[in-house]
Amino acid sequence: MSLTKKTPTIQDVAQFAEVSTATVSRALSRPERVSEATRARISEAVRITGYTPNQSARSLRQKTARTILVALPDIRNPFFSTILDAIEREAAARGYGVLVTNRFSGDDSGRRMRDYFLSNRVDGLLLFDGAVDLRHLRMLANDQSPMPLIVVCEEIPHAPFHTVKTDNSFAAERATRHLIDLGHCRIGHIRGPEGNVLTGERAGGFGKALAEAGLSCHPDWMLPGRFTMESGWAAAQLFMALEERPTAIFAANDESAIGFLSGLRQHDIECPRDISVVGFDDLTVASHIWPRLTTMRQPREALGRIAAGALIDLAEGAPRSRMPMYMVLSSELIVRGTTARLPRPSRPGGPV
Amino acid sequence: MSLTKKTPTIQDVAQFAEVSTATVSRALSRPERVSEATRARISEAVRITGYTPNQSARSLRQKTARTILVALPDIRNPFFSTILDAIEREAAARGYGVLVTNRFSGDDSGRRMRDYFLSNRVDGLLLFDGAVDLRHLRMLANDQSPMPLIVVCEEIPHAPFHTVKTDNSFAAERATRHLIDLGHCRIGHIRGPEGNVLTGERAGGFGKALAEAGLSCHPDWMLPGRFTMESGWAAAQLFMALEERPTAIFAANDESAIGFLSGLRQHDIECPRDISVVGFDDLTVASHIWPRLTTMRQPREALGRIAAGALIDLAEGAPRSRMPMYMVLSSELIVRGTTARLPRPSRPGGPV
DNA sequence: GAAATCTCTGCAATCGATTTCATTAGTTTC
DNA sequence: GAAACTAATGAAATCGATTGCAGAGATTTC
Repeated sequence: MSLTKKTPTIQDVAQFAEVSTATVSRALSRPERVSEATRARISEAVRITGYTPNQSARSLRQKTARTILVALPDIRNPFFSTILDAIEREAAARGYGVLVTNRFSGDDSGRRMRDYFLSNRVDGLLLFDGAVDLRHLRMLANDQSPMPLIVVCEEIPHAPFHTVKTDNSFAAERATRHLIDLGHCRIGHIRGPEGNVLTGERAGGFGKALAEAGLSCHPDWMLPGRFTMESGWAAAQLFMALEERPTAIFAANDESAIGFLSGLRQHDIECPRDISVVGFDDLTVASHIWPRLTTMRQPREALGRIAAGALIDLAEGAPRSRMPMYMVLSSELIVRGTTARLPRPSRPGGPV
Repeated sequence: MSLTKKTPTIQDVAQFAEVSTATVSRALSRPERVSEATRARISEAVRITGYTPNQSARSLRQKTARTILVALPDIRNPFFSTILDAIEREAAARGYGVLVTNRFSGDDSGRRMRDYFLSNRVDGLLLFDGAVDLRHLRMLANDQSPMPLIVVCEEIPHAPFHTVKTDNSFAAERATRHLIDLGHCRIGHIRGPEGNVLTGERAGGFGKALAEAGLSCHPDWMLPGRFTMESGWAAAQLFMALEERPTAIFAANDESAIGFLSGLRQHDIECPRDISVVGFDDLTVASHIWPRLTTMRQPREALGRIAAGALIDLAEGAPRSRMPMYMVLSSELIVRGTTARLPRPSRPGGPV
């Protein structure tokens, strides 16, 4: 036992088991190619020495990092946490590590991601950030070997990337129809940030549902938002200032819905008595505020699991078709306490 | 231009600039040791070839991964997201990547963390999970070179690790005193999960504040919790079943406070009219529910930034003292809408 | 003006694994 | 029983950077 106990290498194992390093390597990666006796000796040697393969050396030789990169626009958004959990779980199960990056203040995030690839630190990228500058990333892909990249919960126009997302437009339509079915005909919308693809999709579905019901939306009822609780609160202030107010609101996500509801309660507007609200996402907190938030649930666990699994398949050279994969998961309406049938004082015979 | 455009290596740069690889390496890491003319030629060559150093090769040679590992007990908890953001920011600024792992279903998380070290994938560990099996980790540290590990927002008894945390006990005391100052004398507590260090610290501070005010806490008023909204909701049901109810509650964290409040509203208990509630953490959502939650704010951004900075210092071999670092940040009482002066019908001359 | 010092650069070893190729021994085939 | 396989193993090259050492010039010192 020496004083300076170094971390054991494959050399140490080989020496201990009285075989060559080649045999040790094989015993560990393809055990069936090594005789049973040798394999047993090597297992023992590994146990005794406490050997763990050096990932840097392996990466260098094999040109794979066994790591994926997750690029988020804003880690702080709780929407991502469940997805991240699922990604980490799936990746770990397949022996991969998960590196995370947040959108950088400057617009050099594209360069950073490219460098992660070029420096052989990651094998694939899950991109949740539609606003990233793609020029740097494009150069990584060529027709021979497309870069393992999956865009998740986002869409990048005119760029042929693999995509895993939900049916935003359809889900928004469904959410809006729920309000219509409850008898509402003055329905407003809290939008997401301008320029965001999801904002467009959800506002589009909202508009479509209204149109199909023969309703229209007063321009003043399209309230600006930024997917944050803060912006939902601000929307409530705008709402209060309206001359004629809608009786229902479809918020582009749960956070703006929650902020909106708080903003209204401050002014003694009661939900669902005075207004119905539908959110989008089904954050954990959505079912733990009161009234509990009616919302479109996105299958976040599945999104993360499927995206991570597909990315690793890609990175490990799964047979790739010429077309980029485009996977759409469906959302589910969760009716809770923030939506109610519109009382119609003018007509008799309302709901019991 | 060949068909198979490989990623450029230091060899390519050296060839292009007509120098040796040694000179290229030096030009990039210690520019002052290379003549200006050569440096310029090399910069140009790097630009033209689009060279990025291969991190695997560098890691192998330098035995350094330029990556830190963040081990969380539950990524989904929004408490961590802001901290994670700060960590990522600090790490990125210093050229480090951030790997995240969640607690594993089995109890092999200790082994996984050890393997991350042993396989040379990470240079340091930020440990947020007090429940990890430390046997595997201990063997990494020896007196010559203590493992770069910082326990954050947690404490591991009888283990001499560097620690960055907040003044939980004192903060709990402060929160409780706030309730006492408002005239409450029947005060209950929603506890964290049993066996958790933070649970003990916060319950301890709570008890201390009561004792100092000459108050005592009915055992039935110590409601069990698990730091989740779900458990806060459950606590509300227990609360409703009490024969004699407290007029104020100090919840061990915001999530249980939020769940508790929702649970009460379901039963038409109004806050702060009927009960005052103080939380702990100041999650983003705490100020966006209504009434806005009074809470002890933990400096999460600072926690993350400081812990990450200190860890990287450690990993880069900062002069280490014999004693483990023990850094305690202070929390701040944020008074919002869920706490109010207790009306005292019996005594005249209350607050205006 | 010789010795000492400094600046710049290249050669070659090194990090620790994987993998190609060659070799030996044992087994099957006809 | 010779030819043709098959299985098990080792020697050595390889991945792409960093770095100790040495040497060539240039500059300073006395």
